[in-house]
Amino acid sequence: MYSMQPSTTNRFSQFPLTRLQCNSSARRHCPPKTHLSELQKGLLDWFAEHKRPLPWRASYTPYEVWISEIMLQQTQMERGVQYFKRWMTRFPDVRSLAAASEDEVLRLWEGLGYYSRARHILAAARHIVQEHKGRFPSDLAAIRALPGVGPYTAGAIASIAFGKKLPCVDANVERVLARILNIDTPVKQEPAASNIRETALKLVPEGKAREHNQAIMELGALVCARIPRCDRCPVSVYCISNYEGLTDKRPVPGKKIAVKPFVVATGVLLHRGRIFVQKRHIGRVWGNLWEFPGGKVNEGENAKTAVVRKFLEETGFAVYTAQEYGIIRHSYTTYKITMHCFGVELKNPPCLTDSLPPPPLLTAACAWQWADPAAIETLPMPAPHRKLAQQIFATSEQQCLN
DNA sequence: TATCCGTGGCC
DNA sequence: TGGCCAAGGAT
Repeated sequence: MYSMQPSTTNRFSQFPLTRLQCNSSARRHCPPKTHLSELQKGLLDWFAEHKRPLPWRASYTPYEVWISEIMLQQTQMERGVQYFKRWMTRFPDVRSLAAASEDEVLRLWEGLGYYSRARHILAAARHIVQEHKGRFPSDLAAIRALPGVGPYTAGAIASIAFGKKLPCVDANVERVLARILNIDTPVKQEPAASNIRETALKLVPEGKAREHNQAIMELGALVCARIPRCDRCPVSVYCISNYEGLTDKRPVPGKKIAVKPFVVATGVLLHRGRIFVQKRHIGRVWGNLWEFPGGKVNEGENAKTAVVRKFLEETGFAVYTAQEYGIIRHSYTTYKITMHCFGVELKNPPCLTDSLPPPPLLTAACAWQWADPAAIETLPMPAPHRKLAQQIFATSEQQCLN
């Protein structure tokens, strides 16, 4: 007789296990089978038949596996594939990447978010060229030591590119195992995290790490998704939460983080056909990306007043607002911003008609330039600033502001 | 351990 | 529209 046990210490954590007898008179309520090898085979057979033809699955070169894994962090597959193809056209190998400028790498990454991933990729490529003679390391410790490579990605590269018998636990695996094991506590916290990590390790079959790790992640993406499709699942007979009718309650969600709304004002300073842009400090949001100056609108402050104030604070330029470009709304992580956009001009432009203003006194940036619209196209910018730039170019073409 | 770090698609 | 989320890492 099947009996429920505390999920974090259930018998699945004691692989290998013995099969339980199925009550044929109540097939739909058949208790989960527990043969490890059958679960593994079910995953592998399903993957062989249903895996998606992703670009890096053609040859599984370490470089391609690495780039794909970093790109797919917190990114949807279809989007990741598009960026991956474009990336490989421009940077087909580690050496071409290592030789690139950070601006170009970030520009290629623009729109994917979490820009430290791109900065880390470039740093890692240069490290591989210098310390590993351009050859991607196969040793787990060496892989893990690369910037931007954490526990998941190290296991993924070592197993998928090099076939090493290691687990990789991502959000898909957490979800799949939370359901199979019927874990009733948040998966990212203890004791569930250890249970999942240990189970994932026991699940990896000898000599099949590459296929198995992708199989369980693919299952999480295609079948055991947020809304599970248990009728299509090759391993539903091993799934305790399916048996208990609790698949929609697993995994147990973690703590919700409140979204903080705030209002910012941004100014596009135009002077003789050139636009002032500055490069954001690293370590904060949008690190090393180029932006138009601006910032938070204070409580009770007018956006127009705020943009003038922020320009003086961030650049030392005294400006006035010449145009209103409207509002751009944008959300990121836990923030929701309302960006009031202005065209601004210098209060005291230089007397000589062909000269640029004196250098700015930067307080919120590490670099600056007066860029023409074509140059702005080549600079990596945060999504809302790119939106604003495109909006202005459309306007400037109509009004011949140059 | 908790928080920060982006973005666009989906329902 | 708004909440949720999609192959995590660094601090």
